[in-house]
Amino acid sequence: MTMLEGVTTRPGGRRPGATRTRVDILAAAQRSFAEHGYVLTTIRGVARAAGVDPALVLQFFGSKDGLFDAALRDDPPVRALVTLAGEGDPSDLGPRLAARYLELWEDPHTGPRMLAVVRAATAAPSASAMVTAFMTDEVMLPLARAIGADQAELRAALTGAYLFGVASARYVLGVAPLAALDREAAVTYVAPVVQHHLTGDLTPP
Amino acid sequence: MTMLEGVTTRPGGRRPGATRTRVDILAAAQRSFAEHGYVLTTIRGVARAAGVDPALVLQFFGSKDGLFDAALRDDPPVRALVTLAGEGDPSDLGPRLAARYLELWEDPHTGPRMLAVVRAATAAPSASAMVTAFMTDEVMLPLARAIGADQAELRAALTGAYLFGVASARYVLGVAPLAALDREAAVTYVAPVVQHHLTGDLTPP
DNA sequence: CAAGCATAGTCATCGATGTTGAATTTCTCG
DNA sequence: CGAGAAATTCAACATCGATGACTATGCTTG
Repeated sequence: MTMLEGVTTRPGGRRPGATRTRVDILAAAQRSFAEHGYVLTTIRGVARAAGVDPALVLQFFGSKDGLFDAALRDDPPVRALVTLAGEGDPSDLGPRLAARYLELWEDPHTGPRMLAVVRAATAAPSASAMVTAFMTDEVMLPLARAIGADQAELRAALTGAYLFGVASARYVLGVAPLAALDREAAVTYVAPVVQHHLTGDLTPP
Repeated sequence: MTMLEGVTTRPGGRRPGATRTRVDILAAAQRSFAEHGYVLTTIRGVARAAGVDPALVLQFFGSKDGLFDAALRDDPPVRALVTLAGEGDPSDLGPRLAARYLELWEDPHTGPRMLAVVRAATAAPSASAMVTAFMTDEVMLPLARAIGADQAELRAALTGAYLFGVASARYVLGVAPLAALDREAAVTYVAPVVQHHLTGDLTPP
């Protein structure tokens, strides 16, 4: 309205043209959560990295937990574990699952995201839900069902809990005897227990 | 100095008489950590419960993490798991350890403290150290050594990781198929795997 | 093509948190 | 008794997540 204002950009208001800000925020959030974890990731930091006002992040995602959820919920490589059931005999699903699972943890793309989810599992409700979903509906249960296991829910949860424990010790806590193993050796130790949970007698004499 | 001030207590300064404030703070911290977890426990809240200024808490314990460490580091019932090794045959240590471990989690005194430690394991360095110590030097390794197991470090870490996974799923995340089991049934499923890790062939054909 | 609503965006602000530094009082020990 | 150590409070800082008001653009419908 007035002619006094020079070229100084007017603050508020939508930017003209197409907008990919939401995607930028998500990308920045993924990086930050993967690199610094949930607690050390700050909405302000994500906003800064995306070149955006912090309030916009919350406008889009509702809360810090919502941002985490949007950034890390769907992890295709992890979900793809389910396909292992159809690629071989149930009798050696243990070794194949153990190997692929540990590979995912050590993959430079997927590993940091799994780390972020597990580390946040006790701080962010959405992360807790993701881990639970992994042990049940999303990965382990379909896997157990695909090989026609009895007590599929129980076998799925037990297998998931075991894998979670191993990964926590080896990759999150860095417990020396497990962290020092090379992956091949780790698979050797982990595979039989996975196999037992999936197809073995759950209550031997 | 002046006579104007009435009965109003002078703020700063040490209180006369014996002092048990430190113990009060520790007790309040234990309660709060056990009931609300690490993140939701606030130094100000602990100070309020102990009737003390927040700064005093930090004067005593250095940081929130230091407070957590002082409040929850030594848990005699958990450490007492080690004695199981001497109370029976190594060939049924699996069932005994599994049973006692799950009992501890469901004990109204010890359970909430273990919950606090595990929930904080990814947020508080001291909690992470406690869990690691459980899997190694403090509990599982002495146990493995006491029964003369080969590869004691590895067996200890694997057993600890497994127990950690089961407890996380059943008590922290509340994964339905595991959380719904009564304790007896849970022991039935968990015990064989514990036994395998402690005395079984770690790399069967 | 104009009106109107949804979307994108900023700003100022709130209450809470962990932590620090200075100040004050009491205890303890030579 | 006097000095240093210990206990205690207060005030303040820098951040953090979250909210509400406000503004500017885009999209849809008449």
